[in-house]
Amino acid sequence: MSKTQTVSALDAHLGYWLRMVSNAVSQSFARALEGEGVTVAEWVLLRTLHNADGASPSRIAATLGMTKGAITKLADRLIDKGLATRKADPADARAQLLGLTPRARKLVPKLATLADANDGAFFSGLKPSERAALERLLRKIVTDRGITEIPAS
Amino acid sequence: MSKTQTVSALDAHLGYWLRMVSNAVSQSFARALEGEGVTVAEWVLLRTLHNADGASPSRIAATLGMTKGAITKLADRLIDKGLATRKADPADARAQLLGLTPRARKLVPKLATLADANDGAFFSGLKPSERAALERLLRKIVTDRGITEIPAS
DNA sequence: CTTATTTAGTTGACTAGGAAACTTCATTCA
DNA sequence: TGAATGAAGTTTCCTAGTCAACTAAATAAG
Repeated sequence: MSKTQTVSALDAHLGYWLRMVSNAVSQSFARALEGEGVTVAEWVLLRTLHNADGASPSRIAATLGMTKGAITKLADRLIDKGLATRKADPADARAQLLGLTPRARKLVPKLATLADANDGAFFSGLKPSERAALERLLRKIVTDRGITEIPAS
Repeated sequence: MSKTQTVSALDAHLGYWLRMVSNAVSQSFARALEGEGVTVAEWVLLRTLHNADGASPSRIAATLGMTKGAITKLADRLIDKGLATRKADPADARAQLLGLTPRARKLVPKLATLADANDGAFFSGLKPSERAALERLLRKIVTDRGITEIPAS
């Protein structure tokens, strides 16, 4: 009776399967966005600003679970691409207000369509009931674990 | 009857929820590994070599879905930490054989325990049947979409 | 055989993010 | 009201990847 050497396999963990699928979805979406010259993180910021025009970098940083430094740079890139604007907050000389350019306002719906298509294609093998079950389980975990950070990447 | 402007929300996509949970699991696991001075990618390589001692960098690169350059550097880091070895393949002067040091052989089971604990804690809110359902759905997607890359990060 | 092509691996330039130092402005409080 | 504290952003340095150029060795083709 020797002690069995049990070193659990990588795929013995739910986290493994989650990462595997999640990475594949993101990669696929990244490829889809490539044609529009936008990254996934940029899409997330664009979509966030679409509903929260004039949000401050630090607010964005908090909601996306990124550092302020990362938001500075992400915003820089969007500004360089002519998709975002940064202006001083008249109410607080330290603060900045991030916004979308008209071009970005036109682009976001198009990107949303790509997101819909990517998601649809990726989970097309699941029956509607299975998709619903998957979403329910994921939402349950988010609630249980108190996850709040919107994943930007 | 104006055309409704429908720009789907970020959280309207299953990919969003997957990324949200997956990122949280990985972050939590990264924190757990920190104490052992190992990153998630390093753990994946260590665990892979544990079952595939003497694998070549390019084989590893293919299975982990990373570039050869990344594996070179990842292996360098493990070698620096005294956890991996690299030696010439006697059968092919171009090739290298990656392996684990004795210290790594001792460490891997410990890291596997951390992985088990992290996974267990993270999904403790789900009933066994729910966990099984989640795993089944994820595996189904992997099969359907022909996903093969083991996620290293 | 010897030349061309392919394969293995490393290296260097670049990208995207985190951590922490730093600057500027706002707020608190004695 | 003036000094201490705190908050907003930017910047710098570091890490960990990708991509593409490169070297060396193996294989294929004539």
